[in-house]
Amino acid sequence: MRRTPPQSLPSPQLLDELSAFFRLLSEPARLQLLCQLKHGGAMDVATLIEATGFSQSHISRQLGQLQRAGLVSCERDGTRLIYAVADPLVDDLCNLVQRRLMQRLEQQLEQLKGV
Amino acid sequence: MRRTPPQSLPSPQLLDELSAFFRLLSEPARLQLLCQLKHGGAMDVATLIEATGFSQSHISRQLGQLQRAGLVSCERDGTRLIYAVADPLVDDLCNLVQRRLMQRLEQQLEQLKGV
DNA sequence: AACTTTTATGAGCATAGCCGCATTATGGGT
DNA sequence: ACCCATAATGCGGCTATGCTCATAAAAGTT
Repeated sequence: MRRTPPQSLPSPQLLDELSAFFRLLSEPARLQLLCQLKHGGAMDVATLIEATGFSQSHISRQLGQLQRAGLVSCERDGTRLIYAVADPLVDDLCNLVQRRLMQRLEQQLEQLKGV
Repeated sequence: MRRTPPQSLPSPQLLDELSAFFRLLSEPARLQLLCQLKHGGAMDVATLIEATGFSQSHISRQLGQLQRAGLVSCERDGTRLIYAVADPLVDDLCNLVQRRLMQRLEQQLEQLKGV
């Protein structure tokens, strides 16, 4: 059995940075944009508008936040900007959480069965 | 080099569940409570009040959210409730994100050096 | 049963952030 | 220089939620 090692408390700064990062992923719209880019590869804003149904300004803002955090990158193609996922971490985190959600539901199912 | 495999888009439900989970961690107060519990082991609300400086009602609410998500558990000891971390996933996620934040800062530092 | 201690909850205020509309900024073509 | 296409930004409404005060609920003691 693995003991949980004694752990130092994170500093307030780190706490804020961590929560700020998670807040980026706490918005369905942003997460959806990231998934679209992950799924379809690099694409411009017009394609994202069509894929998600969000307004141009909304998408532009969310992409701006993601870009400042280094989660997406963009390069120009004439007047268009082609965005792409810049960090695989988000995908990893989502997979971890998804698996955890599934495990939890399975446990609850077993609970109901095992009466 | 590992190619990113073609990935199906997550359903709206999954997207909402994922974002809801990340939203739990997007609040510094909740993250701080989780870290306190991780650091000091199981403890009651009075201890958490003293450790964090938050009001009793605030802590109670946040713990309620974390408990409904299965991230903390509690057991009674007389009138007191002893809370504890119930899932190691949060700690793993924080470590991943922290490492990523550090890597990013190092890269930015190299950028400035390498002019 | 009344009283104390501890935790949960209803009500309300304040703030943050999503989202769209309208406008501006940027780059390219004639 | 003017116009078009695309993306970014100022503004404002709206909702969600953090946070507190006051109160209720739960458990224990005498």
